[in-house]
Amino acid sequence: MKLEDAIKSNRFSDERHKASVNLIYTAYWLKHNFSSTMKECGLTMEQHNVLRILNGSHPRALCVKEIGSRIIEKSSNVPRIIDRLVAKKLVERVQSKEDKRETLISLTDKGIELTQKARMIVDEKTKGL
Amino acid sequence: MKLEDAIKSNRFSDERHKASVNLIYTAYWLKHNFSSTMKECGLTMEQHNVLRILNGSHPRALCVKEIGSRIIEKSSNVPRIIDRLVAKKLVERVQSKEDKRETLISLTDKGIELTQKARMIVDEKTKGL
DNA sequence: CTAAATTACATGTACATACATACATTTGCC
DNA sequence: GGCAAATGTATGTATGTACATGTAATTTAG
Repeated sequence: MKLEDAIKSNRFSDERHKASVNLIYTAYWLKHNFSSTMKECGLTMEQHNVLRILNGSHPRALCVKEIGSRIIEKSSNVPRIIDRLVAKKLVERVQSKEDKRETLISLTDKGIELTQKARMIVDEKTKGL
Repeated sequence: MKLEDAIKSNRFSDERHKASVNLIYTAYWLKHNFSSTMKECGLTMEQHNVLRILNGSHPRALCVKEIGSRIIEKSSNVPRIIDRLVAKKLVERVQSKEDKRETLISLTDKGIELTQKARMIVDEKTKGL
């Protein structure tokens, strides 16, 4: 009984492990593909995510917390991703007047333009799929 | 026709996008869970992967290339992960005699011990699943 | 048999993840 | 009103990803 249980347990464990590895590998493949597409715009996947989120709420600016809550990978360091978008002049930071702790982030014209370009490239790439 | 095609295409695109997001999120969840388990051993998921690979071939040492070929995320920087394992005295580097370009990596006693401990913790954690 | 190409690995840089901590502002409670 | 707790963001450190480049050893081509 113990042995059978152990074997069963091991088998189950191996099957689950295999499934997990498969899933992680597929996600890796998807992200890798998408990242290389985004590179044509000089963006990383995470930078593009933030731009998309901002574009979705445009013209309303979002605070860092709101952006963070809409991101898939919750442990991303949103201020730092925004740092890089600011450096590229794709977004702007403005301190909120209602709550001075908040920083409101909004797309610049350049940011809007690039987001549209990115969307077009994605559409183009995925046409055949 | 054009409009229908466009809508269809958009729909499909949205469905696929949704599926991708789901998959990436699930992989993120799996990795996050596993990583936090590994933290009990003071290991990251990737460090644990390398230890597991070495443990699988023990006592035969593996060169960096072999380890890299068995890792899921192919763009991992294997030498650097090994750096950290060497710093923790879990593995050892020895230059190969047959091919002096190769570095052979093998588990230390401490590395073997920790790998077993990690395996026990994983078994314990996944008992209920 | 030597020069060039290839290989195995290490290292450098930019960016992201993961988490801890610091700092200012706001809020809730007395 | 005043002070402690909570909140929103920024920053610091360690690690990993992605990719380019450097370097030594080996293989191959001429």
